[in-house]
Amino acid sequence: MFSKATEYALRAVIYIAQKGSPENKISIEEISGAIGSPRSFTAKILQILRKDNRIIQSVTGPQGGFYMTEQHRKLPVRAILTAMNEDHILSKCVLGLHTCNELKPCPMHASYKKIKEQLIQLFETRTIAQLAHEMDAGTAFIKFLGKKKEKRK
Amino acid sequence: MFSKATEYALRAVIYIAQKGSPENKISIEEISGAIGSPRSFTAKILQILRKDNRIIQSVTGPQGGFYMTEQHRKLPVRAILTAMNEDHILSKCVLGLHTCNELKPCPMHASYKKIKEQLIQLFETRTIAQLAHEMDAGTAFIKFLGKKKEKRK
DNA sequence: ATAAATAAGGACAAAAATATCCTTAATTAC
DNA sequence: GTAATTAAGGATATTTTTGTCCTTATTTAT
Repeated sequence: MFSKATEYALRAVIYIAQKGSPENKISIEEISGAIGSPRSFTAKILQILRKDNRIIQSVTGPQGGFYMTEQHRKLPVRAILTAMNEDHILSKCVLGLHTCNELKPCPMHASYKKIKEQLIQLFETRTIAQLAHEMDAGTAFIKFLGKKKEKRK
Repeated sequence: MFSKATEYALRAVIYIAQKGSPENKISIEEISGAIGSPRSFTAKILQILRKDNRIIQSVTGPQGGFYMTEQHRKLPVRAILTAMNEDHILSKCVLGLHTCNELKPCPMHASYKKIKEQLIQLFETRTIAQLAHEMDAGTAFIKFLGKKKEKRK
């Protein structure tokens, strides 16, 4: 559904929301380790999410890292898609037709429409905080327990 | 949601289902023109769909081209995804976690699950024939009316 | 002030997806 | 059987996505 970059973004933000705060900032190292994403690529993605402090914040230096404010935690998950420039995936035509709309629907339009509406609803109403809380409660998980790269540079 | 290749595949198959028959085979030229896809890339995709006569059939030579049998028209739309090797998109974790399942759900799992079920249901129950019939009935459209490439070789 | 830790950012590399071109094979019309 | 038409298939090119590496800037601790 989404690109790898966006998948990593979603996982990273949820992780930061759960573990990070101004008093406890999280390093790229920890984040990429926890969510199972390539370290340097993740760094790039976090830069995008930090741009204009849209989703996350960061500081350099010792004890530096990434964190979120309460306000940012209240953002809908959709805000992450928007920051990653993949918000359109929720509403685009499933056959990729630019011309598809209510007046000139593609053959899948009517039936797929209901699903799109639910997708948008889901990403719009669920907040980053809610997802983080599920992890706190132990009812949801994001960690890769599996195989790690042997050596990382 | 799907790759461009799969979007083209869906459109091409629906078009062939509507217009093609053993008596009236459709050329790549016509297909790519009608669905607004790059000619040679579309040719590759049609080769994949024709492999083992899974979705479509073809013959070379004058009056040759692509067509479908009634049996193939009865296939669920999902068969196209399977042929294009993108069937997994319907059921994968929205965060891209291989470990995500009922026992170790990701934070989006429970709510996204319902949408996945509907997606699978949609692609499994709707047949290629049904989509073609909507186009016949004039209640659905696939054509690009828009700008075409100036010169095509 | 200096050293250490950390993200920022640029340049580059690798892989995958998308797209084009050319030659070959099959079929049909004549 | 020859020429014309069409898909098959291989090789290559281009673009996008994914990923790595190195240097710089910022902050903190000493």
